[in-house]
Amino acid sequence: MSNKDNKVTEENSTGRYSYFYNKKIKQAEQDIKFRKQYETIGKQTSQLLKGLTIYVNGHTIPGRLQIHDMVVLNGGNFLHHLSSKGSATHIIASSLPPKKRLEFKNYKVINPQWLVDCIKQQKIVPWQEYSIIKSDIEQPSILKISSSSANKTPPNCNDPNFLIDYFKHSRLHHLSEWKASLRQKFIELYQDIPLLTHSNSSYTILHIDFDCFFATVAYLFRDKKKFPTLDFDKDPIVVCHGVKNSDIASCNYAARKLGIKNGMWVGTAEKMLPNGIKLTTLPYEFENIDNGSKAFYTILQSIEQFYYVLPVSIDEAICVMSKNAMENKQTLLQLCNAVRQRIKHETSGCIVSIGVSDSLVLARLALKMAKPNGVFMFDNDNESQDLNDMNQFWGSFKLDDLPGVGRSTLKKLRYKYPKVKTLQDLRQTCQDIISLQSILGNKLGEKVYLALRGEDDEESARIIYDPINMFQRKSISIDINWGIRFKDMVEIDKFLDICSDYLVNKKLAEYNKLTSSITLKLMKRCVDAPVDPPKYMGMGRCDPFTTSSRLGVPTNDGGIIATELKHMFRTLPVPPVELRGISIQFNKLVDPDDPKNSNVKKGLSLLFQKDQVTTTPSPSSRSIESPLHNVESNDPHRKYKRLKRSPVKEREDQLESNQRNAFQQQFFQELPTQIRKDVQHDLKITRKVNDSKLKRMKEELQRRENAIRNMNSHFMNSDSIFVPIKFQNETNFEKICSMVNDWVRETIKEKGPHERDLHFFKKYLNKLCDSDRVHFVLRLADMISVTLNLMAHKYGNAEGFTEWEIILIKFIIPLMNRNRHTFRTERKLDIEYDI
DNA sequence: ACCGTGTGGTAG
DNA sequence: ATCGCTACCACACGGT
Repeated sequence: MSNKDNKVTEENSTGRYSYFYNKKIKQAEQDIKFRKQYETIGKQTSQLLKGLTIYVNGHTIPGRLQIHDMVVLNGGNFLHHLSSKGSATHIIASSLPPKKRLEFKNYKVINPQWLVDCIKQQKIVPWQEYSIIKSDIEQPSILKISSSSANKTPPNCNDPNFLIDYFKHSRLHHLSEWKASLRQKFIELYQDIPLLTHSNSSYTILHIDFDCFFATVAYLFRDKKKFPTLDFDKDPIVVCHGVKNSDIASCNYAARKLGIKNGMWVGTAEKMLPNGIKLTTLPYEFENIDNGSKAFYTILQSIEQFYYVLPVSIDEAICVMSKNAMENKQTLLQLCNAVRQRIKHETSGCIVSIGVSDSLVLARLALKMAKPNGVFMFDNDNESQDLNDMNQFWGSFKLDDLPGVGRSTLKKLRYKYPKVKTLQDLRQTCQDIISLQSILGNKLGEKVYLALRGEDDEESARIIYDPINMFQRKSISIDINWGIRFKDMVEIDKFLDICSDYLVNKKLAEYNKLTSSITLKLMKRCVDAPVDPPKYMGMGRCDPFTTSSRLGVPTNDGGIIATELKHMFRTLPVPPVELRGISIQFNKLVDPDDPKNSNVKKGLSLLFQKDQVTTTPSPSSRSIESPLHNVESNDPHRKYKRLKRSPVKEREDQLESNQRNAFQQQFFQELPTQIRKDVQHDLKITRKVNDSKLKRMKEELQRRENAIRNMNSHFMNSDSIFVPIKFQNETNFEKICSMVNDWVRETIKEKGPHERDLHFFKKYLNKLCDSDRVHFVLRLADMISVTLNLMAHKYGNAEGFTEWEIILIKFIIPLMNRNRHTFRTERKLDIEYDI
C-alpha cells in the first residue's frame, strides 16, 4: 500500500473535514477497497501510477469509468472532483472548450491515449506528446484564429500540403489506413501462435461490429450547445462534410428507417425526409473513432476464449473460438452480452452487435440479423433448427447481403433471375453450382453456391487458417480522385514528386520494402462530361488510362520513381487540364533484408533480369460511344467476357524516344512563348529520364538483350516485318484499312474520333513505323486524306472533319516524315507527303 | 502449362 | 462547397 493511501486513511480517521473533503476521502477509500477486491480474485495490479493524481474532464474514450479502473488498479489517485487547483497532476480529456483551455493551461492536459500507452508499456511515457493544448501554447490564440479562418481557402491541389490535408479529411483514406495498421498489429501480436487447422474445424465464429459507429461517435462528441435537444434514437443523424453532394459516411437507425443509406449524398437523403423532419449533419470524429476502436480491440483481445481476434476494419472484427470453449448456447450468449456491455461501458455508449455461427458467411448474415443492438446465433446443421426458421432466416436477406455480391453481381443475378428477391428464393432457384458459375464466373459462382449452403469458400476461409500470410502486404498504392485540377505539366510534375515522396518515404519506409514495378492510372474527364462535376472538386465521369513499368531492379529511390512516373504520365494521352484523378501503385514489393535479395542492393541482379520497361495500353470497355467498341455484347451478364481489345504491345525504344525528342525540338521554335515554357519543361523531364540512373540501367539491359536477339534469327526480332502487328485484334492490313475507313467516316460526321480509339490508333501507327512499315501508314494517311476530300463538301464544317484534318496534319504526316529515311520495303518513298 | 499485364469488382 | 481510398482477388488474353 502506498504512502498516499495511508495518508488518506489517517486523515479520514480524524473525522472533521468539510463535506467535499469527506466525500473525496470516501471515494478514495472506495478506490482502495476496489483495488483490494481486485487483488483478492487474483488479478494483477501495479504501482505504476503511484503518486499521480488523475482527473478526467468531459467525455473521453475510453470512458471515465474505465479510466477510473485503470488508474486505481495501477496505484494512481483518481480525482472525482477538481476541487482545488494543483491537486491533480494530470488531466485527461479528449477535447477542451476554449474556456477550460485557459483554466487548465498550467496543467498537464493529455488525451486518454497517454494512459493507455503508459499501461501498455508499463512505464510513464512523456506526456508532452499527448498534450492537447500544446499547440495553443506555442501559438498566441489570436494568430491561431486568424490563420484558421484564413485557412478556409478552397482546396487547391498545388498546395504542397494538399495531399496530407485531403487525407486528413477523407473517411475512405482513414478506413484504409486503419485497416492496414490493424493488420500489421495482428501480425505482430499473433506472430508465434500456431495456425488453426481445417481438421479440427469445429470453430465458433463471432462477427462483431459497431452499429453505425461513425454516427454514434459523432453524436457522443457533438457540440452540445449547438444540438441541445438532439435525440439519437429519434432524430435522423448523418455524418458528412458538406450539405448537398457530400457523401454520408454513416447514418443512425432513425435515418435508416426513412430509407437513408450510407454512401448516399446528403441532398438525396434530405429528399427522403417526411415533412417537418430535419436531418442533422454532424462532422467526422476521426480521432475519437480511433480511440473507440482501440477500446474495442483491447476488450476483444482480453477475452480468453477467443483464439484469434481478426481485424476486418476499424469497427469490425471476427473472433474465432473453439467450439468446446463454451459449455452451451446459454453461456455463449452470456459471453456475447458481457462483451457488448463492456464495450458500451468503455466507449461511453457505442453499441456493438454480434452474429454467431460456425462459418464466416453465416456469422456475417447473423450479424445482419442481430442489428441493431443485438446478438443473433444461427445454427446451420442443427436438427432443432426447424425448417420454418431456416426459411425465415434466408428469406430476410436481399441478394447483395451475401458477402462478395455487390452492385455488379447483383445486376447479373437480377438479369438472370428477375423474380428472385431474397436469398431464400435464390436457394430454391439455384440448386446447382454450374448455373451460378456460368453467370458469375468460376470462383464467385462457387462462393455464392457454398454461401447459400452456409459454407465458406476456400478464399474466405483463409482468414481463419492463414491470417498472417493473408495480412502480409503485397502492394502499396495511393489514389487521389478528388480535388485534382491542374493547369499544366509543371504543376503535375510537382504533384507527382509529392506522391512519390509520400509513397517512398512514408509507405515503403514504413514497411521496409523496395518496389520493382509501378503502375500509373489516370482519370481523364469524359469528353461529354461537364468540366465541373456535380460534386464540388469531384472527379465526375472519367475515362481511365493505365500504364505500368517494370523498373528492372527493385528500388526505393524517390528520384528514380518520380522521374519514371513523370515519364509514364507523358505516355498517356491525358492533357493536364482534363486530369481528374491519379493513382499510383507499387506492385512488386521486395524485402531488402531478405538474404536472397542481397545482390539487389548493389544492383547486380539487374543484368540477369529479363524484364524491361513496357507500356501496354488497352481500350476500355466503357467507351460505348466509340464505333470501334460497339461490338460489345448487350447481354449484361456476359460483360466480363472481353470481346475486343487491341493487344498492341509497345516497347519503349531508345531510337523512338530520341526521334520523339528531335521532333519536339524541331517544333519548339515555332511555338508561342506560353506553350514554349511548358514544352521546355517537358524536354527537361525527358532528358532527366534519359540521364537517370534507372535509364542507364535500362539501356544496358536493352543493349544486352538486343545483342542476344540479333544473334538469333532475324525473324525473331520483334521489330521484324514478319511479326504481325495487330490493331483491334486484327492483323490483316486490308481489314484494318477498311475498319479504319469506316471509323473515320463515322466520326467525321460527328464529333471526331473518341480519344481512346485515337490513342490506340496512334500506338498502332507508331508500331508500324518502328517496324519499317511506314508504307502502311502512308496507305492509311492516303485513305484518310481521300475520305476527307470526298466528304469535305458535305461535312467540311463538322467538328469531326476538322478533328481528322488536325490528326492527319499534326500527327500522321510528321510521323511519316520522321521515319522516311528508314523506308525499306516500299521503295523510294522519300517524298514529302502533302495533303 | 505457366507467367505478366490490364480490367473489373468488392469491402469498409 | 468538399475531402470519390486502397488492398486484393479473379478474370481475359497474350506471350513463351
